Amino acid sequence: MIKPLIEKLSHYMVLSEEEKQILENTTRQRIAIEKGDDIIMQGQRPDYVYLIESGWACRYKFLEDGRNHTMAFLIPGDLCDVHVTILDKMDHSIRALTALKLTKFSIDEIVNIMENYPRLAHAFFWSTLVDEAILREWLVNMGARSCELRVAHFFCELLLRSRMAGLSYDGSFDCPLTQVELGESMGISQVHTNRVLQKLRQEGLISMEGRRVIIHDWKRMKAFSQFDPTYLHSKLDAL
Amino acid sequence: MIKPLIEKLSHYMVLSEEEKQILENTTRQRIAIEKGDDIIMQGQRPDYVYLIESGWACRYKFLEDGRNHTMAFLIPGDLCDVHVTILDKMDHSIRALTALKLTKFSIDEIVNIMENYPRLAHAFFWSTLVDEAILREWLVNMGARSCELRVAHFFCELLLRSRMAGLSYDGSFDCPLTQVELGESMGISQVHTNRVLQKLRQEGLISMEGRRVIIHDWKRMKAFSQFDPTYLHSKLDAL
DNA sequence: CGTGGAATTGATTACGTTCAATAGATGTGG
DNA sequence: CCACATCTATTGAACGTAATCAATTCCACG
Repeated sequence: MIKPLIEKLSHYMVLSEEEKQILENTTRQRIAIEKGDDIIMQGQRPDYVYLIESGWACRYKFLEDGRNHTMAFLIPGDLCDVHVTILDKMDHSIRALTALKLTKFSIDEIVNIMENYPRLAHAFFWSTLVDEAILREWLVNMGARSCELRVAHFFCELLLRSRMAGLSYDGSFDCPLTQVELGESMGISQVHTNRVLQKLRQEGLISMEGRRVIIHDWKRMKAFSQFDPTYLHSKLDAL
Repeated sequence: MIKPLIEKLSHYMVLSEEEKQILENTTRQRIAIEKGDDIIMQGQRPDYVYLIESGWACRYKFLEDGRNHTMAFLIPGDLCDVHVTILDKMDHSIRALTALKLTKFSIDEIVNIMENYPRLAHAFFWSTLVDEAILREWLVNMGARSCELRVAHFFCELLLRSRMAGLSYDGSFDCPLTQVELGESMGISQVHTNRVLQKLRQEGLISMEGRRVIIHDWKRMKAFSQFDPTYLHSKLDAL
């Protein structure tokens, strides 16, 4: 089941049936990770390319004072560490935020795809460039926007990313984060995260039902959070 | 003069004389950009791969309310937009912070290097991965560290990057940024940037002579700013 | 010299943190 | 199926960091 990946890549290029088959049929290992476990740790040598099939993970670093900071969330369809052959040491860790189903591609499998299917190689490269663009946008988000806009902006991004991966077809998406986890990525305290969410609900911008975040009025939400989807480099602009 | 690039790449792999010659001899266009001019703008299609030969540039986005936010500084030896063939639209702009000397590589020239010199291709890829690692570290810096640590951390990074590019051999480096520009990258106001710099000077951590930032005690500075150079993926750890 | 950009200082305000406590939800074992 | 434990969400109050507003000084350059 690598449908989310195929869905995602199709926002960059239309994949042929053959190319889809390559992705589906590459011999590969599927593993399950328990909630809270690390997939790979800071300092380790990366060994495989991982694809998230279901569940959420995060890239994070731990700080000297014991706190963590999250730099990225990985959702179904996201790849990590396509550069496996280049860097010898992880500069951050990746942890399962929920129970996770992963596909492990060995280096050989990846190299095989990269060398024999240039279009797929391009599509993979596109996906890493989008990851980088997301990092830049997060930096702007952290540096220049108030907490409320920041969290709202984050929700806009995650709605679009969920839709790109074929995980959502309306104005809502599955968000398994606790308020602590959300705060650790937005650079705000747990208490303030709670208050920001309350504000966004009061403003009528979002509501939350269990793990689901619902965005009521995409246009208003976009305007409110100064969200410009260009950086996701997709044709999709939701709703 | 693409020495800074060669110096930088040599922190990843030892380049052969032949490989150095390839870099030196690739036909290429050299241009000068005036301080304050944009190299490429948000929304434009990237056309060339640029290499900074001298001077500083920055990646930035402008926000709706008129402010800017800087997401990266480019110093001699840094490449921009190696992915020129993949994305069709810049999601940010790049501006010359000082007068700039640039090398422009055409797509053909880059593709030629990438296809015929796999070791150089690897080295280029390494450099983009380091750029990405820097973005992640900046995110942690913004999200989790106080302004003083943040600025100090930034100076640590720039000392190491300057040394990697062969631009510094002691504890100081050339930093042409105004306090406004520094603030725009650190997510702090101009006034506060000034106060933070004063504090760092009072603490005896740094001093500033014209455009030069001097770090007096590397160990102390590293400890103070919680600087862990792993993310630069170099063997170098200064001084 | 004089002019404009850059740095510096002071005073006030506001956003977000921290500490502390409570309430709600979820889960586990007896 | 209840009781206890634990994790998550929520609220209140006091504090602190950094923003903003408003001048003033410094400095490089023509």
